[in-house]
Amino acid sequence: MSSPRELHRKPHIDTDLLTRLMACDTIETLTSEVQGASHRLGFEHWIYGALMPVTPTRAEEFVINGYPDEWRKHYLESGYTMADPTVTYARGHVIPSLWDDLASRSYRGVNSDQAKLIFTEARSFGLAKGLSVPLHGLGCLFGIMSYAASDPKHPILESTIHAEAVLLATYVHQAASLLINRGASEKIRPLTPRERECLKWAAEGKSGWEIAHVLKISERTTVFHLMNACQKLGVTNRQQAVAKALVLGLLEI
Amino acid sequence: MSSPRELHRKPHIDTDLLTRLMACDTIETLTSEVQGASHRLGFEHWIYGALMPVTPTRAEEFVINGYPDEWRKHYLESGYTMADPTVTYARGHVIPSLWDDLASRSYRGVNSDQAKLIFTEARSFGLAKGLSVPLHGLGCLFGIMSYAASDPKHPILESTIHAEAVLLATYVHQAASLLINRGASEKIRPLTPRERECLKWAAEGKSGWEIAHVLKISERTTVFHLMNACQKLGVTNRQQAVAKALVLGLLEI
DNA sequence: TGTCTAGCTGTAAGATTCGACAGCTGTAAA
DNA sequence: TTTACAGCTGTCGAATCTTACAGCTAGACA
Repeated sequence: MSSPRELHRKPHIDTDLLTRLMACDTIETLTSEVQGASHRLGFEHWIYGALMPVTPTRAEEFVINGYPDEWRKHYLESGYTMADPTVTYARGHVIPSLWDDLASRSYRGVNSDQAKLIFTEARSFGLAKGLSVPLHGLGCLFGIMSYAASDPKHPILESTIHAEAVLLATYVHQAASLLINRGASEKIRPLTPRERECLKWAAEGKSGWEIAHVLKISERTTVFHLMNACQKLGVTNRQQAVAKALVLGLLEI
Repeated sequence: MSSPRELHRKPHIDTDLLTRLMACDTIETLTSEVQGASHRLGFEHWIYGALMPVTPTRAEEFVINGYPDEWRKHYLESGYTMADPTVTYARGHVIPSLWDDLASRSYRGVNSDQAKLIFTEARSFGLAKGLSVPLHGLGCLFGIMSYAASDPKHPILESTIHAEAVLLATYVHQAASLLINRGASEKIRPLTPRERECLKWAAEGKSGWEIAHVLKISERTTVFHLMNACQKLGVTNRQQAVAKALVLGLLEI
C-alpha cells in the first residue's frame, strides 16, 4: 500500500469551502463562491444546471453559471440545451467526461455534427477545454456541472484537479439543492403511515379490495385513506397520487 | 488564478483505471480492481452497495466489498444495515462525509446511540477512520461507497485523497451498474410514442376521456394504448403502469 | 373537558377502467 | 406480395374507483 501521508498536498476543495457554500442563501453569493473555487482549479468558466420535477412529467431548470454572457446568450438563442452532448451525457451517466471525448461519440441519437458545432463555437468564446460532471440525487431528475478553461492544455486528467472538480460539483449540487428547496412554494402535509401503505400497494397494482385484505381492514377504509392521500397531494385520482408520491420520494422503500 | 500546471502530481485515479473497471464482467474481477485502487488511496477496507428498484416499492441490494469477513458477518447478523448512519446519510445527501461527523449527529431519527455503537465496533475490527460517499443515478434508489483505514490519522481531508475517493466511487458506481444491468433478466419492450403520451397524461391525473380530447383521438384509442402499455410493462392496471414507467425512467421529461 | 388527529366503517349513485369481442389504415421491411 | 407493427375505432358487461352522505374509537394535548 502507498503512504498517502507523504504524497499529499493541501487540496483546493476543502470543508471550509463546503461550509461557505452551504451558508449561501442567494444565487448571487453562491455564484460568487463557486466562481472563486473554479478559478482555484484553473477554470475560468463553469456552469451548474439541475432539472427539478414539478409534476411527474414536467420539470423546470435551475441554472447558475460563470460563463461568458455572450456565449450563454448565443447558446440559449440557438436552443442548444437539448442538443448539447454534455446535457444528454449527464442524464444517463455518473462519471465525469472531457468535452473532447463527448465530441467524438454521440449519445442517444444526438446529432454528432451539431454536437461538434457546439463545442467548436464554445471554443471561439474562450471555452477551449472542458469537463462535465453529471449529478444525480436530491430529488432532481439530473444535474450537471461543467468546467471550462481557455487554455487548451489545462492538465485536467494529468492532475488531481479532475477529482477535485467532481468533489466541488457535489458541493455545489448540495448547496443549490438547499437554495431551490428554500424557494419551494408547495408544502405537502406529510402522509400518515396508513396512507403510505395504501399508496404503496396501489402502486403495486392492487385494487382497493386487495389492499383491504392485505392490511386486514375494510375496503371502505382503504378508499378513505387513499382519498385522504389524494387530498394531501392535491391530485384528482390514484394514478396521479401514486405518480406524485413516487417523484416526491414519499413512498420510501 | 492559480497555475494548476505547477501544482499537479500524478493522480491515483485515472482513466486507465476507469477502462479497467469498465472491462470487469464478473463481481470477482471488479472487486479485485477496486481493492487495488482503494489501497493506492491508503484505505485497507471499502464497501460498495446499491439499492436497485425491482418494483415501485421494493428494491434489492447489490453489494461488493473489501471489508474484513468477520466484521461483515457480524454486521449482517446484527441487522445493522437499517441503523447504519452511513446508509441513512447516503440516501438523502450527495456530499461525502467522514464517519466521525456522522457519529456525532443523527439523521432521520436514527438512534444516535446505536450509530455510535456501530462505529465503535467497526473500529475494533480495524476500521478506524472512514469516509462514505453517497451515490445516485443510473436507476438505483441510492448507493454508497465507504472507505476505511486502520490508521486513525489517515489524512483524508488534508489531501486530495478525499476528492479522489469520490471520483473512484463514481467509477465503481458506473462499473457496477453495467454488471447489474448485464444480469437484468426482465427485458421490457420499448413503449411507442403514443403509449408514452397516454401514460404521461395518466400520470398527470387525466381520465381516458380527457386524454382522448388532449390527443384528439377517441377514448377507445387511449384505452387501447394504455392497455398495450400495461401489457408491455407486465402490470395489472394503470396505477401500476404509471408507477413502473416512472421508476424505470420510461416517461422521460 | 374540549379539541385535534389517526384510524376505522357503512351505503349508494355515478364515473371510470378493465377485458374480451371484432376490424380499419398506412408504412416499412422481408 | 406478404408480414409486421403503429395507430386507430367500435360495443358491452363486469369490476373498480370517485365522491357524496353519516358516524365510531382511542390517544395526545391544552
